[in-house]
Amino acid sequence: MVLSRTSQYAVQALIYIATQPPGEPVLNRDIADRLNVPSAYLAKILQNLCKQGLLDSFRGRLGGFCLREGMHKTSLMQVLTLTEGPAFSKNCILGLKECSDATACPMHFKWVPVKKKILAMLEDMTLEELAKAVQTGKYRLADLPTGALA
Amino acid sequence: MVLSRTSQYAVQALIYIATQPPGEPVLNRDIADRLNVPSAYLAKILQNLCKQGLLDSFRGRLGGFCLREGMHKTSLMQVLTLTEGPAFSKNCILGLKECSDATACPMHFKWVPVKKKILAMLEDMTLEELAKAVQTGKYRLADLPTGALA
DNA sequence: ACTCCTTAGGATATCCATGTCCGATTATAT
DNA sequence: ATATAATCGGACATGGATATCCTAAGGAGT
Repeated sequence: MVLSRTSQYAVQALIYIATQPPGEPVLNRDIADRLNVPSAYLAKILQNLCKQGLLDSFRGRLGGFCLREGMHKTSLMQVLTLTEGPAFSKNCILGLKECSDATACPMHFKWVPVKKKILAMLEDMTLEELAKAVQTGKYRLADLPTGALA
Repeated sequence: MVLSRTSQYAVQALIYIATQPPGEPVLNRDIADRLNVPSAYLAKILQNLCKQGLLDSFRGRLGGFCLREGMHKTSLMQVLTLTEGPAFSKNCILGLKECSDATACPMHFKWVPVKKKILAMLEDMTLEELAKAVQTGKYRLADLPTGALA
């Protein structure tokens, strides 16, 4: 419901990176281990986030990924627009190509206000905030299976 | 966002059937034409809805599909529970297997109230209502491409 | 220079939702 | 009985998201 696996991985990874000391690159492998996610696949996702300007990457020793300057304030909406594509917030719930106030599907006027709530929530949450929440230890970024301790 | 193609087809088809005179079977081919949807695939979906008890089917001449007695009052939530599976309303937005008030992901407490709105909306809308809305002519059940007139 | 460690990126594999095809089955009309 | 018209159900095809593999390129330490 709502998010692709790719987006879920991306958000988890970005939050995790945001919890780490800024400027110190984080290894793809470490993120993958921590989130219990396939590392080769995660690498693709992180590389994409680099191209999109959210992350910086460094090769070689002491390499890794870190949030680009100023990107701690990035909202989830911005992230998802990158990972799900720009049409993310515009789709009709019934899948109609044309569905607006003028040409509405039968669910349109009930769906629009609900969608607004979803988008508002996504606009509201920033990586920084979410990272802080995780740092309190009250919230969990991934399932336990592997190593439960950080 | 939110619904699979299968669910979209199912909902569209059910609404369309609900707009037709009750007791008179509707042809799969007619529905597919009207909704501009692949008919062989739609047939599978309708057959499934039969097994699930929402529709009745009749073979041979004068055959087709019609809403089972009393199913006009079915909510979208009920439909989607059938087409998306029972976990539809229970998934964590970040994809965690375990995510509850007790073991929450960092989005959990912001997401839950929004999800409640979505589910409430889906519980609220019935096939009957949606069908009536379509019958006013103010709403559109499918894109135009094929035959615009009903 | 050399080695080691990391990301970059292309090629390939797998999985699943979606979509197609065809023959079997069932019901009606003549 | 036969022809016709529709669903039923299994097998198969396709495409895109997900996942893996391998080599190249780049940076740090010795």
